[in-house]
Amino acid sequence: MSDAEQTRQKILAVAADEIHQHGFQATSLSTILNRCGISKGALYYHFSNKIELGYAVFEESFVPLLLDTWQPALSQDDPIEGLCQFFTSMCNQMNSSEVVCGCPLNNLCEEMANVDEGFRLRILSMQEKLNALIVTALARVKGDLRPELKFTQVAYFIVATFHGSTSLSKSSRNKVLYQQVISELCLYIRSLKK
Amino acid sequence: MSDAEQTRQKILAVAADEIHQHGFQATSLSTILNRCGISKGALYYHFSNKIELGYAVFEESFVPLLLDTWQPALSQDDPIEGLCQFFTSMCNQMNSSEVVCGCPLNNLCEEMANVDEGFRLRILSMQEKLNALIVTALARVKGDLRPELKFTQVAYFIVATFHGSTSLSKSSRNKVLYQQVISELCLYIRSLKK
DNA sequence: ATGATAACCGACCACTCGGTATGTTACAAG
DNA sequence: CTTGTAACATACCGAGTGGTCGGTTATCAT
Repeated sequence: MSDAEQTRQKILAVAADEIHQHGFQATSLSTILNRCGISKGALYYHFSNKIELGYAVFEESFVPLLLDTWQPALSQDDPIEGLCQFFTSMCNQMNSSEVVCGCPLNNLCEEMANVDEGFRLRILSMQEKLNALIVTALARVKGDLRPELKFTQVAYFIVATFHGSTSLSKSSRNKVLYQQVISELCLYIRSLKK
Repeated sequence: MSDAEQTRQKILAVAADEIHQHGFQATSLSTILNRCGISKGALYYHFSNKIELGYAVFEESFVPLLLDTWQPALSQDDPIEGLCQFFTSMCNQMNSSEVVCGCPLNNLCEEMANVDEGFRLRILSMQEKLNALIVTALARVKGDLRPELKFTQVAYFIVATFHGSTSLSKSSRNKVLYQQVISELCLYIRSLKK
């Protein structure tokens, strides 16, 4: 990897972390510059402005991260159990600082969907992609599931509840509430089976 | 109502609207001043700083609004049907601009819970209050419900899913996704009955 | 050796923000 | 008639923001 590409990647990594922690609008370019140890010229050489940097972070950091996170759970032989274990283990692994940060996709959706059209479309696309992943996984074990289920609806329901649970834990600063919602979510997911 | 109190109420109303639309941090005092047709001196006569204004908006506008919104649904003879009708009718009533604004409680939680302790505690208190309302309603018809249910857990689950659904619709800019999640949520809620 | 270019530096700009300090006006009490 | 105070208005401040621009350095093809 060239020096320039290394710089670009470092900017992306630091920016992703800052955006995840403080949101896009509250993220200051000067903070990114300080953490990277570079100058403003360097940043504006690689990205034309703040929002283009934001788009790059979303596409090159958040999207792959989200896919890599959900994919394994959904690829298991039994995606129903895969999802339950995924949610439960995520809950167990989390420390308190991660609890408070939430899911980057949900965070950006709450903050930027009404503010910037470019963000909105990227977020929507990612939500649809995630939904399609879940629907595919459910369809794969269709025979084991209750026949009246609407997969798309169920998939959005699961994601909505998951994101809602992360929101809840932000105010309590611990994972107790998160744990309860996830526990109930697993009951619901398992009830999808015949 | 005195002139001074009228001024205060107008500031609160406009601030509540701005915060609901753009979030607390992105809300500019000068915008509030312009919309109210008052000067900065007037605002700082009634509120000591921006965050105290935010607290006042939360306590005097959002909390009563939320309670007035949820209370009727939960006070019905059958709170299960009350909740389902509440969610469904809210979905039908919403126009596209309301879809995009979401629930003030959830918005502030996502934005401010990690940022300011005063907001965090007020939000947490409201969430617990709302949860208690739902738990009480469920306990009232305990005999009709499945015996193994954990009411607190179920209540947090319902609120989490509701808030997650509002987040989803922010990116799609219509209520299709919201409708689907609510539809599935009603299926879940009705399944709580024996 | 030289010119070009990629990669970066850092001073500077216009602007907005929340907040403050001083000034003004209307009214009410003494 | 004076004085005091509630209820504002207005000018101003410092800090921080995203963004620009002229300059610098290292590398590399010719």
